[in-house]
Amino acid sequence: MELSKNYIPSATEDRWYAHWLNKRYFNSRPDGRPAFTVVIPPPNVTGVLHMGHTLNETVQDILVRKARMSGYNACWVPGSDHASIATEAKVVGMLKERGIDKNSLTRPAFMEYAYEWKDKYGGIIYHQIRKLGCSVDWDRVSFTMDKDYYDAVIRIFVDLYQKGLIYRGARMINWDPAARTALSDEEVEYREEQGKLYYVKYKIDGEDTYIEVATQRPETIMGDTAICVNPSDERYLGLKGKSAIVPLVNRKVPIIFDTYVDPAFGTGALKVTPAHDINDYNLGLKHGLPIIDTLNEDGTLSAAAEILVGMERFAARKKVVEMLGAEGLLVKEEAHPTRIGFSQRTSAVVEPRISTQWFVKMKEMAEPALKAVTEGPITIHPGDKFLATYKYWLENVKDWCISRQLWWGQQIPAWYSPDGSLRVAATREEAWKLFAAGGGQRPAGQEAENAVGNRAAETVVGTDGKTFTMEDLVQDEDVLDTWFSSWLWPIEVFKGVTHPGNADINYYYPTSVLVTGQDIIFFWVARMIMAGLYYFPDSLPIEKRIPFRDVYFTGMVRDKQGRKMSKSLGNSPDLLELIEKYGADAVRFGIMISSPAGNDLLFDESALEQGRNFNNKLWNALKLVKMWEGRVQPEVEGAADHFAVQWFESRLASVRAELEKLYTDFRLSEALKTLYSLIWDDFCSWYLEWVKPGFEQAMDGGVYAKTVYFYEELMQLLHPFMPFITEELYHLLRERTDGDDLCVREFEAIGAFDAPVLAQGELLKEVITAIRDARNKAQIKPKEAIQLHIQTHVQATYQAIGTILVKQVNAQEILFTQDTQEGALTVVVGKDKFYLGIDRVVDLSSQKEEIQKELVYLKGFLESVNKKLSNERFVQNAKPEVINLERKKLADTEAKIRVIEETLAGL
RNA sequence: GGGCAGUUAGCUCAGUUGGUUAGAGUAUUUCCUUGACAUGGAAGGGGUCGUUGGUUCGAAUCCAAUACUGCCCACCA
Repeated sequence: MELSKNYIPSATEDRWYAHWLNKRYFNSRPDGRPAFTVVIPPPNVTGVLHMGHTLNETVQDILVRKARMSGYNACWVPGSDHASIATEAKVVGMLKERGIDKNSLTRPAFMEYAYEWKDKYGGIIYHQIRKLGCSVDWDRVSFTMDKDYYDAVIRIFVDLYQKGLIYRGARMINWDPAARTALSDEEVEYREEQGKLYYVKYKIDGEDTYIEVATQRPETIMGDTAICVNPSDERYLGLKGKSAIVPLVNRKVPIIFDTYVDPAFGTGALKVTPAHDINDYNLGLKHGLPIIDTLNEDGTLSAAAEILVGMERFAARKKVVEMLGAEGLLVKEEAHPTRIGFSQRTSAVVEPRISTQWFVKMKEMAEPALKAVTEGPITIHPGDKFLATYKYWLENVKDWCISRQLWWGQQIPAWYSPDGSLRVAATREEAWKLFAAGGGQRPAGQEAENAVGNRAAETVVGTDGKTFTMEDLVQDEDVLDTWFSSWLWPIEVFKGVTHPGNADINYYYPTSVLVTGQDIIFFWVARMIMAGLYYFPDSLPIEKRIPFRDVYFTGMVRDKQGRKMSKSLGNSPDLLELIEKYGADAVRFGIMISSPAGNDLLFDESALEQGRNFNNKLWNALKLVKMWEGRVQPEVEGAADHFAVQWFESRLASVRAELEKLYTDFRLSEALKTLYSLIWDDFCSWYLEWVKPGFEQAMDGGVYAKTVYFYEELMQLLHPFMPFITEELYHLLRERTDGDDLCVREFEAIGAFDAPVLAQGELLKEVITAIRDARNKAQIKPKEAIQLHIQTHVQATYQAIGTILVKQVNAQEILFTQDTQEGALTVVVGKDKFYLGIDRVVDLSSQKEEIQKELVYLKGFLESVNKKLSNERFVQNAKPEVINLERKKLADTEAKIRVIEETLAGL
């Protein structure tokens, strides 16, 4: 077969992926082998994979493929997340483009559009995962809104409610006026912005004096219900018991005193608006202040504002400033940097707002989740870089607001009767039974179960004395936070909630390792741990309840300038285009090569180029080996006696041991570097050159077989990182029987290596390099053969490597000499001297200079060693092996200096 | 404001319990194309390890201070 000049990825990648799928290599069923389980962090169903995902998926695939080739039953579960608010925002946007207002639709009609959107765009990420070569089990695709998954989420909600861990309450929450929904604290992103501080005068009631306050939000003035100053602030002591008049609306509000106020900030007086600021809200609670909510859900001013009703909040701010100015109440405005909260999903400025929401109590769930990481059995990689963050969050955790005023998501299973009371149950029927059974408004778990068993009544009399039927029950309009479904991911992808104790959950749970971005440590990682520990009974050992044993945090992918990759900056490259341009293996290589765990990665296309070049190198190495195939002669020399074979065999064994360690420590980028250098330098640059037969000469059969074996082993080691090309080359190398695919080939046991042989190989490399360097500098053309005389005390060293040496430096033959050859081109390596003979005069002056430089270096080195050894305290305190090492250094350096001085004298 | 990381060659990064005068890749320089590969080969130059002080016989490595960068948390109007 004719092999093309360069490797062409597009021609092979799809073919091999189809083959692997066809062979069902990625499909897993429980069996007698140990399981290696990974669940994919489900990407948003509407999104595309960005470089961050690419990094995560690549890391997971490397670990999964490595496990699969190491005797584990590897199972990688793919899937996607419905991402309630992000997706809903996109669907609303799509409807808008079609001229449809979401509010004009019924809920079921909207859901139809949403599913249409999901079906259309949801496939993109799966396509990308395929193109990247990910070995996921496609029979196990999960989606957080699948029927079973939905049920699981509802069950957990009901269960937590019955245990008293979920409650409904009025709280100040983060409100997204664009999406018109509550947000959790974690969904708010703060950014530093240049704001303004307005100084406003409030008239003191019944006096002709004013008190001045500073505010960033003059549009909330209409909601003021107090002015607050620090009780120790002497400027305001006279105001005790007095009131102020709120400008524009002329409402009388008390002046209160609280140490919360910082006298040094602004004027030392604070306007208190309990409805629109979390601190003011807390002050209001403490001092019993009324709450005047002056904003509507969409961020416009409400009727309670009295003025500017219906105006958008930022327009209103301008207007209020104008009006204050007109009334002479605006003293000044000054620039003031401030941090403003934005909705992570819609980028709208978040509004603190009081509303009734559902919450999960976090304190008691946090405790075991903290212990599972600080005291084991969960290990976070790298090291404990993130342990402190994790710990801090869990120790200071606040209740989790889980209701969202959206339609796309799991609808909260709470049912309201016309009198306003509610029951929590998975279905309307069950809720009705609870109503029919009577009892308290919030039945405890035991009562609820008994009630369900009762025969349902036709009608129930409400607390208001009116009767109602099951049909009158109204379900809560809100849906649950996306993370309230994601936190069940490692359990419910194996149907652990909907079909407890099934074979899959028993076999695959807990998963082996979670690979994810550090940015979702609270959103997701911590909560999955809580869910696992909550869901599985305490009677099980903790090792069985945690969702994963290891957590591997990947860093954030940034662009070359160090900026975060984002759609708005347009600096996130398209994955499919990159694969098109460089090939999937090269993309995987490029993203892995400089990506130590937990460190940010500066994405640079030149790394992908390096990956593509590596592909090409592998391809051409194969071509070389294949060229020899036709010239193979029966084994003459005996491969085992060939130094190159001995050396590479040992090299391979030692690197394999290194790689094992690197995998265990999750140092994947190091592992790839090690492999890259093993293949490019040791195998291609040295080994292949050493065994290469002369032009049109025969290839020794034994050496050839060994070379093919080495090549095969290298492909196998590299396969987890670069699956496509390695599989392709494995098959091009020689005919394979059906099912003999690299993808499922098990690694053989790691052999021992021969340290002296390795050292000799290093010496050989060093001598070759030194002689080539001398040839270069003396401008001896590569084709000019030299006479090579070696002056050494240990001739045996060069017996084994002589043949290789002669060929690699283009010498006619190798000759040993006892005498110093004066005036010859001389190379010194260690204590040995090499004389390069050539049939013409060479200028030795530059060589002399070189050697002189070397001498200066060695003398400096000798001095530093001497200094150490003549230091009494060093000799007293240092470990014996260190001292011995220094003594050896001293002797070696002295010997080298002698040789060099001799050489110089001879020149 | 609090906490956590990082600072090593032009650039991106290794450097695992302190012990050869600091290593890769990339970029760069010189030379080399009918013989696997120019997406290549051979060879070279390039760093007082952010700064200052301390511990030690010995510090890129440990400690303290400091500067800069990044991240997380808290959210003073």
